[in-house]
Amino acid sequence: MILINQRDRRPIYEQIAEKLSDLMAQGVLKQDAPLPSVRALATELSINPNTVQRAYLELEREGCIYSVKGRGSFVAAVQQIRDKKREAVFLDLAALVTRGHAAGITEEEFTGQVHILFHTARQTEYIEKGVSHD
Amino acid sequence: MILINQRDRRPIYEQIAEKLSDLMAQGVLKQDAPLPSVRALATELSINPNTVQRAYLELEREGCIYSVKGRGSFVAAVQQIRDKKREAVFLDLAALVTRGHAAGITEEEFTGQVHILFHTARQTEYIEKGVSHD
Amino acid sequence: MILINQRDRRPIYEQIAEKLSDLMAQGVLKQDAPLPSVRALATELSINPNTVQRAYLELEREGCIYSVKGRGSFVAAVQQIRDKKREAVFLDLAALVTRGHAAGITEEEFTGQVHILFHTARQTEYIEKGVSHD
Amino acid sequence: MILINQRDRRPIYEQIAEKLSDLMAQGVLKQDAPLPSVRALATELSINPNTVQRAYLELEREGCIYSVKGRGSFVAAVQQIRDKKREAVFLDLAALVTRGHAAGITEEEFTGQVHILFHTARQTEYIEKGVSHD
DNA sequence: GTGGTCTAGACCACC
DNA sequence: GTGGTCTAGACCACG
Repeated sequence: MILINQRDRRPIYEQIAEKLSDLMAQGVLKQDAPLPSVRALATELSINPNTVQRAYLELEREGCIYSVKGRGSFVAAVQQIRDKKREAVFLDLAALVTRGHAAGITEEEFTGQVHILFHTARQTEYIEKGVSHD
Repeated sequence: MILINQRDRRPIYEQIAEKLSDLMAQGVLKQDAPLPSVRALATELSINPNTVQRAYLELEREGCIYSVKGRGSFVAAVQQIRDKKREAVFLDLAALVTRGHAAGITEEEFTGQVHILFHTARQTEYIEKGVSHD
Repeated sequence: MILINQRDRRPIYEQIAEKLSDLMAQGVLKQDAPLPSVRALATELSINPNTVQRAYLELEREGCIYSVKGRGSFVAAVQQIRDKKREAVFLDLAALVTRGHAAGITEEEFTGQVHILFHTARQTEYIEKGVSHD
Repeated sequence: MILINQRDRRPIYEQIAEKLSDLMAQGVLKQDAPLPSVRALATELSINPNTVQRAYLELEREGCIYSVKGRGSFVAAVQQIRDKKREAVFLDLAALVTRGHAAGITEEEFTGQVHILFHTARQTEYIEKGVSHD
């Protein structure tokens, strides 16, 4: 379900947190569904439980999950997570447009590339859904 | 000319390197123009010369500048810098579209936002140019 | 494992980086094998950790190793390192032949010397392997 | 006659010294021929006279030229210069073969490349001689 | 424990 | 004056 990329410059806990919140935003993890226990996920990924713990802490801080002592962690309101992600994307987009504009990229070039990329994203999604039918 | 944001997660030397390469890509720093000396920029920004040195090292490695012992550092081929920046922007855009698509953002929403942001960028540029006429 | 030559004109960090990448190209350090920690190597060589750090930075930039915060540094794709080194050798060879030709060295003299040197290199390698059998 | 490459990492005085000794080894500057005066060469190359002075000092130290107070500098025994250059080339070749051997280059590959490069060098020389007939 | 960043201050080669 | 290297020692984030 989750793949850790040791070569990725981002810390492992961040990779886990992002991947999990992605799954929530995409609806794979439904609202109020239980997340795997810290120890279970740590074992599965062969990493230190502290690292998983920190990922969960991060997610809780962001309001993506809520933890109940002795019972575990659960997915918070999915729509809220989605909104957060959307907001983050638009924030990063603003920075990217600024950089692109400074580098002389025109709006037409930019939107053209966006069109291609969205097309690719839809294709990929289609293929993955097809595979998931197995 | 350069502002360091201590709250920025990125290291100072990276902020400096990016800001300088931006100025080159925008043509503010012309080809073969001398950059401020390591010590001068360090004094101006109230930081350690080693940090500026590292920023220059980074830029030299990327081929944005060339440094000559005893003479100073100079802007390399501007067009090449521009191309590098464009490429980097499109690379980051690909990741961003993937994230946006996963978060349920449609192509229309995305390009709509791009349009607004480009408009803002052009406005900002216009104002800055106006100011520089003083 | 690594010997620093203080009389060498090249900086220490460069000597370390080259020696390490040599070990990788020769297969002594296998892919994904951990390198000695920055502090450990610094202590072993009786130099400042910053200098080792810079050597590792150099290697990472060249794509020879990848470093993970809190875990250590590891050998990247060995074949790629080998290819880089081959390419660099052939590049330097081109400059050397130009110089030799200008100095009146004939192709026969040149290849004759190359033959002797390769013979020596093979001998040295043989001896080293013999020693490592102890 | 001499072109300074500001982007070259080597100091300017070294570039000048090498270029001049090249011209001597190739016989363009004959034995006991006068070199341009320090001031003249400095003016011609638009550089600091100190730099030219240092280049001449270097050449004198290597025994490539001899200076007579009040009269100028003159080319020393050409054959000796040639020998020095040959020696230097063979020394560098030894290091290069070691590096190449470590990178897995075979003697056949190496000499094959040498053959190609010598062929190219002869071609280039031929063309230049043709041009110099003007 | 690890690597990454930064400061402070020194020395060198070059121009 | 310039850039380049090195040391010493500190702090941070990560596992």
